[in-house]
Amino acid sequence: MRKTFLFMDTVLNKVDAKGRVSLPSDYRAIVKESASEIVCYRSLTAPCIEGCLEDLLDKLATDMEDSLDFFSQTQDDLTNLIFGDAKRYPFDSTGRIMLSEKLLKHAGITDSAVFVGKGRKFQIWNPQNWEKEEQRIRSEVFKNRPSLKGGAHES
Amino acid sequence: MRKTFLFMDTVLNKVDAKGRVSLPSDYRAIVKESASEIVCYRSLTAPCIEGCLEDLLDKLATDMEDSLDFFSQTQDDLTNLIFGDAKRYPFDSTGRIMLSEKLLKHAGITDSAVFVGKGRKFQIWNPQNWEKEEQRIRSEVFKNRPSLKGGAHES
DNA sequence: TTGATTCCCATATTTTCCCATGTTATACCA
DNA sequence: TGGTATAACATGGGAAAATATGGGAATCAA
Repeated sequence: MRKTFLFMDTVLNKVDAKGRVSLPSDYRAIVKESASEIVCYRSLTAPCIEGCLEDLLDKLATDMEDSLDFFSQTQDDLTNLIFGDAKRYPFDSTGRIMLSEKLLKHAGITDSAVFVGKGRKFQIWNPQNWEKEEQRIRSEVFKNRPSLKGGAHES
Repeated sequence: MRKTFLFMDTVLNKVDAKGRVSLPSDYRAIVKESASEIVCYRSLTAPCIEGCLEDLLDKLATDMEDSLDFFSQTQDDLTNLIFGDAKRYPFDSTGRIMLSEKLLKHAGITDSAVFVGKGRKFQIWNPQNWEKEEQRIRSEVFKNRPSLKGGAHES
């Protein structure tokens, strides 16, 4: 088993007429360690698609069992939203996945898509929207510099 | 297993037409202990490239998962910024990495680059820029002597 | 049958790998 | 100590492999 499973980098790929996109090869290399498919769902907080290994959702399920009441309304809502929306997307021999209409619409993706690494997961954006979002984040982060231990991001 | 993993020294290397640079052999020796690739990203605070072992970012990912909520906006922003920018750079049999256009542009590097050790990380600078930066740092540190416990660094 | 999905092949481009060469550093020997 | 042999390293260029992407045939479902 691999030590690290970090989705990284930002990659722009085309979406063809059939709705197919190449999963960046770095991502594929990670996924292949344990599966031949990724799980995608509409982001709850942004106009983009979110993707991860099934393991992560499994961890989320466990965390929720531990932290929330079994009959909690919040847990009900969240699990409905995420697990109701999530779906496995296998990739073919050339490494492409076929995103559903629902996902593409939510992210406003038509003929090209940007994959953005997020560590244990990644996001898929409409290129223009991602450009704006990145600027927003950069200005946000510089305004209220959040402090983090480890500091790998700081110079 | 090796006792120390510190990136040290300052090394000037050429960047060829393909964007390839030799990783200083001392650095390679450190990396080879656990991997055959380094992770690089644009420094958030200076016009240079930063590099480290993937372990460091993995630790950061774990720290964030532990300290911040799964649905936290801050966590979202930070992971996008950090992991969206970072990327693995494997080195070939002769010890070279191929820096992306994005990184070279951010650091203003064209035909040569300076590797500067930073302990667990290192930086890659445009030679002229580094010269200025080093002077700035030296005068800065001399002006307001920072205090550090331990004192092993003082003479 | 229509539309969609999967599988397969073709191809351009990018990236990786490998070999060759000059240069520097280190080891060795007289 | 000086000089030479040897090894390690940096660097250049070309060949080989991997990747992204387009299109078509086969398969499946409504």
